[in-house]
Amino acid sequence: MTRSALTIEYALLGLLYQQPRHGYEIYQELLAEDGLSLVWRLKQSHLYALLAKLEQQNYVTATLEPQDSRPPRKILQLTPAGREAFLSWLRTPVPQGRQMRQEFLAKLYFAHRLEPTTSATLIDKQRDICADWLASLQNQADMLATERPFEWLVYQFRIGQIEAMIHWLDVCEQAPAAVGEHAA
Amino acid sequence: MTRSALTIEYALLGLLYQQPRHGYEIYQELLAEDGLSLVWRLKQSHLYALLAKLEQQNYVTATLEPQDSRPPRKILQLTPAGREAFLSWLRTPVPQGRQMRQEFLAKLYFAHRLEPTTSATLIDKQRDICADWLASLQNQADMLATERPFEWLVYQFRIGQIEAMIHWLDVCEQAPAAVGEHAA
DNA sequence: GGCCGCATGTAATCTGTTACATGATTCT
DNA sequence: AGAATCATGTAACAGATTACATGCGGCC
Repeated sequence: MTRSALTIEYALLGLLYQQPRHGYEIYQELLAEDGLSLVWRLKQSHLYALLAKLEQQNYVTATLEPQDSRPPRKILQLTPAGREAFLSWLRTPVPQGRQMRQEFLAKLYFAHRLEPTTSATLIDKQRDICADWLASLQNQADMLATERPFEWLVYQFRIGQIEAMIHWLDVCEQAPAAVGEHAA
Repeated sequence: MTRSALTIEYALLGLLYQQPRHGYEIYQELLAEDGLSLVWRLKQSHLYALLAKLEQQNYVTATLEPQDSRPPRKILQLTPAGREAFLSWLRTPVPQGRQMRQEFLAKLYFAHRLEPTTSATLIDKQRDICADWLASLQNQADMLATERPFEWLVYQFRIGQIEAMIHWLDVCEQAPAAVGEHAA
């Protein structure tokens, strides 16, 4: 469950949220322009493995759609449980800074496309949390300023990263409408 | 070999660079104040597993030091190969931004303690590389400004992170002597 | 008597990741 | 003839992580 994997799964749920799709279609979607390909890259076989797992967990159900002279498409559809899991994931800010790089970006992607009205809420929540991190880090950094120079540097690093995130969140909010525009 | 692990191994080599130690001693060192505990946390059993691996790879050799009424200490010592691997790791800047968070911090930790004269070089090299990332990212962001708003946001995020890193590297250089002070 | 410190590992689990497999159709 | 697209997976590897195991001595 090395964080990255769990999140990819939510992203897959997100792609199924709008409409049922089959695996190959999802694969295309992941490679699409202005899509998630900048955030994650998945091998095809890995994708199918993940989808199978989601089926096992009862987040999706499958129905076969036969085709002539091609393997039948396995149309995947979110279950109520899957829907709920996805929405609750989508509305929850990430609890750790390192999860901004991929996980929050993914949430933002879907928030703009699927729930544009609440995307500002997500950003606000996340900014509050970032502000908490920042305060806590600054606090800890101050406490050990000179006696523990290495740890101080570590905190300075994190502080800088968080500050940049907060600044970036502001940019996100100022350019809100644009981001979702090219979606269905 | 999910990045994080490989790096921990180099950090272990670093702890053996100054002096031979046994596993339990390394474990203590990892928990020490102003040490690497802020960067990584290792379970004891995991540590022993990693040390065994380093032995297999011929980066360390072991000699048993008997004790009365205690398990014998297994004193670990760097081989020439281990020394070289560590030093070359130490002097090489990290090739990806996400490796700054743990890996570069670790390099800096050892650079200040073991090779203080070259730590400024490491910082400079890393800053150059960061500058390259930045230029490349800015370039790519400009190319897709309005047509691909999500990808643009992703780039903006990364740009902000890199800028903060560069700024932090400046701080590192300005507070140079202090960081190594409390080491042996 | 019970807990902590010392000092070591092994053995199993868990899970991410990928190499490989299949096979028909259409385009060049 | 050969490559690419469509469409699916399985089976196995690799390697991170940890639960568990051991056992003595000293302290409260």
